[in-house]
Amino acid sequence: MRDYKPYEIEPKWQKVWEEKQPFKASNNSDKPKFYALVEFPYPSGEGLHVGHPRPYTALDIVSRKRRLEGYNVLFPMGWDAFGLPTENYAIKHKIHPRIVTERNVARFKKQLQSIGFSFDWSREINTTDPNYYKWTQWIFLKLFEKGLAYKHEMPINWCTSCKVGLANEEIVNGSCERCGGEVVRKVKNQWMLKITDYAEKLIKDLDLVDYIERVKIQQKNWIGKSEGMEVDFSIAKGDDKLKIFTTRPDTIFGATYMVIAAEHPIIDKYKDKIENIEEVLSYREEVAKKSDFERTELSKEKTGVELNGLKAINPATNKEIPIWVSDYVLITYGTGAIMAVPGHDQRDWEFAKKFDLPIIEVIKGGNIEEAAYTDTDSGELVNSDFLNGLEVKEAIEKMSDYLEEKGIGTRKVNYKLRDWVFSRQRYWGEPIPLIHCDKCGWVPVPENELPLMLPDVDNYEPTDNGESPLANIHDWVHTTCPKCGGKAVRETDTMPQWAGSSWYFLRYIDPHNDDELASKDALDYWLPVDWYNGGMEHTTLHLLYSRFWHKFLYDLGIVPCPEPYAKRTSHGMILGNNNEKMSKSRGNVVNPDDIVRDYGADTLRTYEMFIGDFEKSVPWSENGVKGCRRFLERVWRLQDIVVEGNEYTKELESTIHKTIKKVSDDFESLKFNTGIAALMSLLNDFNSYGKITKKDFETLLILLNPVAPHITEELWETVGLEGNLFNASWPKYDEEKTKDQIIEMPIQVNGKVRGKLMISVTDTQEMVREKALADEGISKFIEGKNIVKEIFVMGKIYNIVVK
RNA sequence: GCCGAAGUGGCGGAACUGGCAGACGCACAGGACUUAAAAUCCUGCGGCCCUCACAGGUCGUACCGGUUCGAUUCCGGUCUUCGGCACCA
Repeated sequence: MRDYKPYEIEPKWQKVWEEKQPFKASNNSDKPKFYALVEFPYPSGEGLHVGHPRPYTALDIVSRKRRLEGYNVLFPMGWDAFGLPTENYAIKHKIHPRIVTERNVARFKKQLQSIGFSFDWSREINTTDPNYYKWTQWIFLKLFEKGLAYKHEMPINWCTSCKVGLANEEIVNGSCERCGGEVVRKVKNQWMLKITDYAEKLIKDLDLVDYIERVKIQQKNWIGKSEGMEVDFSIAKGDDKLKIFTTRPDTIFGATYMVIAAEHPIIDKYKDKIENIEEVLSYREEVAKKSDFERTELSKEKTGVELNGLKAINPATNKEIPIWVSDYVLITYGTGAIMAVPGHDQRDWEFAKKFDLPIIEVIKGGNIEEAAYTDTDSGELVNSDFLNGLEVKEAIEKMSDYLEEKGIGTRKVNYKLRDWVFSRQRYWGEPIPLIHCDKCGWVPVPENELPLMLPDVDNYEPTDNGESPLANIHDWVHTTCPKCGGKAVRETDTMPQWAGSSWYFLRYIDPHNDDELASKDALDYWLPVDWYNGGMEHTTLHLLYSRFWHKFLYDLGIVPCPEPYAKRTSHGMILGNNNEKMSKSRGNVVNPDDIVRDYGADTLRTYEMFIGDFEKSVPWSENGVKGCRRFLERVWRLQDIVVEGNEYTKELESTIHKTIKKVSDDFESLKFNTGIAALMSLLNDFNSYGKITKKDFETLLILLNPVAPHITEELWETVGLEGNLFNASWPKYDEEKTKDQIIEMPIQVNGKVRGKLMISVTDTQEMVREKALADEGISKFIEGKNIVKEIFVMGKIYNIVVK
């Protein structure tokens, strides 16, 4: 027997796969289709770390299994290559981001190929390729055409010393990551996408898909649907109304003051009437420095300023109530103003306590001296005029009707979901294909001029006033209006990285199409994606954004189904051996190249899958790697005990059928660790038995093949099995043969196991009782006591309760 | 803070739908082979008590409490850790 040398056999089989192309998907096939998708990586400068191969191996296993089961499988890979780190690297080292990207992609690809994934490389895509982003721009123009893209004032993070817009990630403790300067929020006119138009469908259609439950819940909570009322509160001695949103119109009699967001336009409108306007404006400035996240933190001390000289009128009581400004009310949610009901909202309660505002109880049930009473399931209305005596739910209905009749309120569904800020004042992104003409407004770049190429610049830093570096290219910016031919300027903002990743799964289907983003036939054939695996951290942004774009394309009639992904699963992170997130700064990054070199790709793959529960994060351990290498060595040595035979080893037949069942099921349900454990047990059984028939061996090799494809192909050839393993068929099991007839049944006395009996699964309670009472070890716990109860579950357990 | 998830031996983890807690692997210890080491093979491996030993007992699935003949699993509460929080990807 030769030694097991992965560094020889792995490149050998990778070459065979490259030549024979068994993993190439066909757009024209009689076989059933299966589209497996993993999130394409951002090709960072650091290269792959061992976290990347975890989800890739998982779906590689599923894809390889499906091919052996006779499916036409599409399992593609590409590069999500626009992004901030590349741009920052380019700024620092004065190298064009395109060059940096090319270099990183080449490295990533080489690394991925060395691990032996069965990707169809002929469909490789790259979001920074003009032939790709042509279609990203095209989709944007469609959104623009349909009125789903619009310009809006939005705050960005602004470093006052670099004079640059910053990503949240570039802010460390409220200061700029690069220079330590102060970061404030500065309002800019930005392109927005109206994802909120799809909020309802994005919630409802979750019923159509098979996502793990926590992904669905998290998406629903993110969209944050709440039903309530918009109610107008008049400004005393003014013509204006302050519109508020509330889910609790029943508590309106308890509204003792109002709170508006610091950015609320009413402040500017009434600045002459507000006596302490200076104080209010300086509070607004303070607030501008905080993120929404800091502002809504419950634990922090409430802050706020009253608008002196301005009052509102509670439409239920007709009494004047004060108006306050506070940072816990967000301009981005609801109407940017609330009625404060301190008796029945904890935040309002804390605010009222701090500023000594009146607290009125309008629902009985709690103690409003101690805390707000917020229960909506029990409690009776009090101090509320015509609502008195009603239950909360009835009161909500009655008040809503009343407000609508009076014309001061409307029922309204509100979503926490906000429209998508789509502009970036950055270089390394897709140019937004719009031209601004003084006469015609915003005009799309004509479709036949797409892609609008990202022009070369000398300097990738944003400009002094926070515009994208593209703004400095005079020739590019100044153009003519496609509509009227007059002078016009291009939009210089670029798209966020999310743009390219929102539809990439469609491009894999027909990646070289110059006329359409993908052909209709191909889309009809492959969609939806059958199984999409990705990180939990992408649940609320990427996953939601791509569902939104897909739904939009569905409404245009471009894609055939309302949901892009039939099934979504998630993997846990791989941590460093110190149990912390792998990162360069922590110095705990493990490079898969080292593992492939020292142990082989098959060992890496096996360990990544055996390491633990696929859905949980887990620390890396080099010792665990060694254990998996030992397992493969033991598989390798089986070739010495192979004997001729087209049957399973009789003594192990039931075990083999059970293992086929277990492995088949486990690979479908993300339980790769227990699937591999079953294969290890089977191997141990063969070794104890001392020999293995060719048929046994063939089955073992096929079952192990998706996990460790190189060694299994090599052994297939070595023992002279026919053809290549990649053309074999997944084994079937006989359900009858997986069931044991004789089992060991635990016998309990008062719930404690006192003995075990070998019985037939069909034995009745009477038969088992007789055997149990005859067993000395068991009967000694019963002697001298009365049997008061017996629980018998056939084939499972027998429990005798004595007293 | 809000939303989501997790907590089981020295370690990673296993346990169907409420039915034998600790599969499989690692680490460790002892033994075989070897001049020796590595590799390999065999044995043991949650704590405590008891026993020369075989056996046996008892506690134990983050913590406190509940439901049940029986709880890692269900319910209520507490603590800790992790992911996301909208310009990181």
